[in-house]
Amino acid sequence: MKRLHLHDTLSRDRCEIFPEDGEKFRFYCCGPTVYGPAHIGNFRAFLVQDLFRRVIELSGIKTLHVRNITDVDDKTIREAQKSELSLIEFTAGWTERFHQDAKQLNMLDPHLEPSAVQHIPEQVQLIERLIENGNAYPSGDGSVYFSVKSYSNYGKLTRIDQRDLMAGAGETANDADEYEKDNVCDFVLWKARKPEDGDNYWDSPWGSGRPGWHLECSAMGMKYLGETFDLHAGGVDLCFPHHENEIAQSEASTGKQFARHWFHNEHLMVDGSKMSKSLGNLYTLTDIHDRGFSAAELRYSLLSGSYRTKINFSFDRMNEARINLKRIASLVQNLGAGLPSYEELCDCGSSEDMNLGPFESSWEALLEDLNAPAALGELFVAIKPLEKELAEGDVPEDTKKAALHGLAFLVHAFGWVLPEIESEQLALDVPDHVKDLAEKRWIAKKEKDWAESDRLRDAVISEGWVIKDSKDGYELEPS
RNA sequence: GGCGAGGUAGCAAAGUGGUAAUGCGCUGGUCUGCAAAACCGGUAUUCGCGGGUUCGAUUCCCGCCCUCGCCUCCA
Repeated sequence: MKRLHLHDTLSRDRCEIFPEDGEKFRFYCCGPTVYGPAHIGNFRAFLVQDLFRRVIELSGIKTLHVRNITDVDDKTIREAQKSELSLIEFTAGWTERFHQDAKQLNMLDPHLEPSAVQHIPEQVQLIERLIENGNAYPSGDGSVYFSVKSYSNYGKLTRIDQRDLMAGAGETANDADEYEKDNVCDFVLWKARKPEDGDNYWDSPWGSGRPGWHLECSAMGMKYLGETFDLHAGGVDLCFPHHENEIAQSEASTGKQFARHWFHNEHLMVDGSKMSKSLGNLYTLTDIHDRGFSAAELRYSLLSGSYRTKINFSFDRMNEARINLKRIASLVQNLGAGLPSYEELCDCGSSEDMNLGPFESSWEALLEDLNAPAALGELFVAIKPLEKELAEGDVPEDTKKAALHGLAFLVHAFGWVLPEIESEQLALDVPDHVKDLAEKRWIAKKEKDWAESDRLRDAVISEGWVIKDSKDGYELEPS
């Protein structure tokens, strides 16, 4: 059984992916900050992680997937207070929305979804440990900082030298609320309570306050996955400082390696630049629906580029996704029987004789650093002769079944939700006046009244329907 | 300034030291009264620019130009 190889941000090398404990592949993904609807760039990250998990599981490896909910930070507190809801109520609402979106996008649920506010004690303990080890210090105002100079490996993920860091930080490091730091690149572990935090504070040995942002992932990752686990994922922007700081906190406290591998996805661009509220190029799933596209089409589109390359979101790209999904769906339909389920495939993925037939090379492309464009290329190469045979008729059932089995691995790896290719059922939804026009047109055609026939066909088209003729009848489809 | 990604057909996008996958689009054909659908075929003598190494480079090396990201919250 071939295994997935993945580019590891830490080693900058392609690594074989397998569970260190031989049983479950344990990985942590930085989850959403729940202060509003996630945008499609956020979803690119979660979809790439979903693809990653599916490929591992389809190759027969069990996983333990943890993805956190960030429900306490500057933004959640600020927005909760604006909304006049408690922080808990406010973040619960957006967490729910996130779950709905994730479901529409056919994302597998993580096995555990811990939230920061539910893990204050764990975070406090971690700080205590860091202070004991001499890696953290309380400041005069009741905050606690991590001392970067106390940890000699600082910067190993992004290869940032402390000197460069300080030089680069020179212009921006004098924020009024950061004056308590010993060193400009030290970062906060515990933030002392401020008036603007309202009721959102917790007790600690250093006084009231709340945990710093980087801390939650360290505390929860180690709690649920162990002090060392297999992989940690997130968007490229998180490499620095978030992941760098996580590594520092975690490894300084345990003396052990934190995550064995780091997996980062590139950003989604819109109109050639990063999505942001200020540029007004930010789309949510609702916006996508409003433009007439489905979550399934978005999923196809966002996963059609390689995860380490920036991709530019466009509605042309969405159209392409729609067309390709239809093509795959109609192939599946023409192959007769339904697709085997994801669970069935995960079971057979562990067996040595996992055979994908013509789809083998497509699958292998995925195993090489999740090379989605190559996998799609190979997929269409495999599909074409099948389409031809099916168009010509007479394909043996065995061939169909084998093709369906192989294709299913790709469909489930990408998590595609295929559109229904309906004929009879759909006909029921055709408005009566359209049916009427189509029927009259069919009669005119039979009588070889081409002018009238064409006129009626145009009328049907202008109603938003397409007529597909066959030898002894016709079908209507929405255009 | 530091670190990093990338420049391949109209668009999107793989890839390799030996002469360019694939998808969309466009285009020709089969079918059709004509279309649509479906299927068949065509669509980069060339891979940002200039040098170098080599029998041979898009792929390796050097220089240059351009785009984008991170270095502050960020998927």
